Amino acid sequence: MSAPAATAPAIDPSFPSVWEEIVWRGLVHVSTNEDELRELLSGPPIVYYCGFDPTAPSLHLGNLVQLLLMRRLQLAGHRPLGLVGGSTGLIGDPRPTAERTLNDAAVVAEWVGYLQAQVARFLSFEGENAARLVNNLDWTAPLSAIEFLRDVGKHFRVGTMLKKDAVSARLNSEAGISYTEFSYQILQGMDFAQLYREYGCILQTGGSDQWGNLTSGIDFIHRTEGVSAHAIGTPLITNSDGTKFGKSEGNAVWLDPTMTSPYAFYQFWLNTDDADVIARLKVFTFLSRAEIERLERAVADEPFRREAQRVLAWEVTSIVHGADAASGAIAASEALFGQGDLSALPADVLESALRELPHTTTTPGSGIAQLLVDTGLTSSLGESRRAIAQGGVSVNNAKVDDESAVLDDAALLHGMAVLRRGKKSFAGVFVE
RNA sequence: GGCAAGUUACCCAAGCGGCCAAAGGGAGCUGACUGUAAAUCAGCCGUUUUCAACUUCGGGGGUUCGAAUCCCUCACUUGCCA
Repeated sequence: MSAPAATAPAIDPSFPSVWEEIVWRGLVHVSTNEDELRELLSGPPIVYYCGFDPTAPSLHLGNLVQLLLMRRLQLAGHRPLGLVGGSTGLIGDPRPTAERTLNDAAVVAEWVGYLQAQVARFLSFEGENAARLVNNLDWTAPLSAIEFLRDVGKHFRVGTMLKKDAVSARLNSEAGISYTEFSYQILQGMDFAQLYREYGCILQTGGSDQWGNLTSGIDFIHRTEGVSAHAIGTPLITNSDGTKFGKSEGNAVWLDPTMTSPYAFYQFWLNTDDADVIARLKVFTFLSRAEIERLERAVADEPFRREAQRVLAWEVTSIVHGADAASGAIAASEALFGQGDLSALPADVLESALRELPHTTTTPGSGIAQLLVDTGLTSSLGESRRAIAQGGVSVNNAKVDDESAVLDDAALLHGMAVLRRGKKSFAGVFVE
């Protein structure tokens, strides 16, 4: 099977406006007045923004929802401001469960650079509605504590602030909340107001868990500028079986290819549950309504073909990592999961497939148990032994049944070995 | 600042001097069944040189033949009072 043609990002012309499209895609969970938003989005270009805090060296799948929403609005003619929170990242958005650990300022600054590069990949910086990257550290760093309290703090009522979901959840939990995190919503409110003053920004998008922070900016703008700004909160993406979306083998799925390989990324999407795949296509691809409805019928009629999953995996992987990387991921997947035996694969095909996987280089006669640890398939020798004892490990598709087995030359294919744990976890071993 | 309660493995949570590497649930892993799906059933789930040893129950110190369990101290969290 060859890679399908990549779909160029576009809005679906069958909708009256981009508002109807994003509603159909299930991207609007909460928002300010719907009629006003519809009118705003179908009118002349407006300026909108979405913020990303540097709490890690890379964005993840939750952020991808926002990035694609930004892109959809830009394709509809509006002008995006991509904000990376150089200052808010130093404070930390309150999570409902527990206080965050503060990150070192130098580390946050480094992450800001990584995130800006990632955000930039999803937006166009050309034309009438060219995107712009902004950093809230630019306007918060020069602010003195006195200015902050007099000019900003005076507009925020503690009663209102206490009612925000994240804050009240924390107040009602045994974790409590620090003054630092309590103040977060003020910073985000300031951002929106600042972007309104500087760029005329009147719409902010974000996850629905950010709703309190979004409205905080709307209130602030209303009090200081007398203008009604808008916000759209996207739904939290959940799996129908109740597990957390965006986790693969317990780890977050990152957009950075060095943190989550394109192969692992592709596999993540390919493994989407039937019950979720259509909703994912709507949110994470630019496919038209007609095409998605066709795939919906395909899932109903021929679920075993998993066409919707294949299309989804291809589309999202190409959007995030490019068509070449996506093709590579497909090739590797087909080599590893294909029907034919591995020994039939040409050396170069096998090698490029293994390069997509976690891999290690070793010398002849290494213990299988140790190789499992080296490639990350297991986290300890004990776990390796257990996996082997349970019949879950194979080398080049030959089951390993001895816990102390070593990698012998006879088992190698062109000096390489495909280490497999369970049904879906693979790693490459190169023997020199 | 005072008083009280609490801090247990990825998460929640039992344990309250030896029977504790630590109940139970969730998550995770493997096997069977499958469609690289879901559901279900079974097993695993601190480390290691695995009939045994070693390191863990917020940090440090102490009592004891023996501590997650008792005492002291420090840190943090929560509640009430100021």
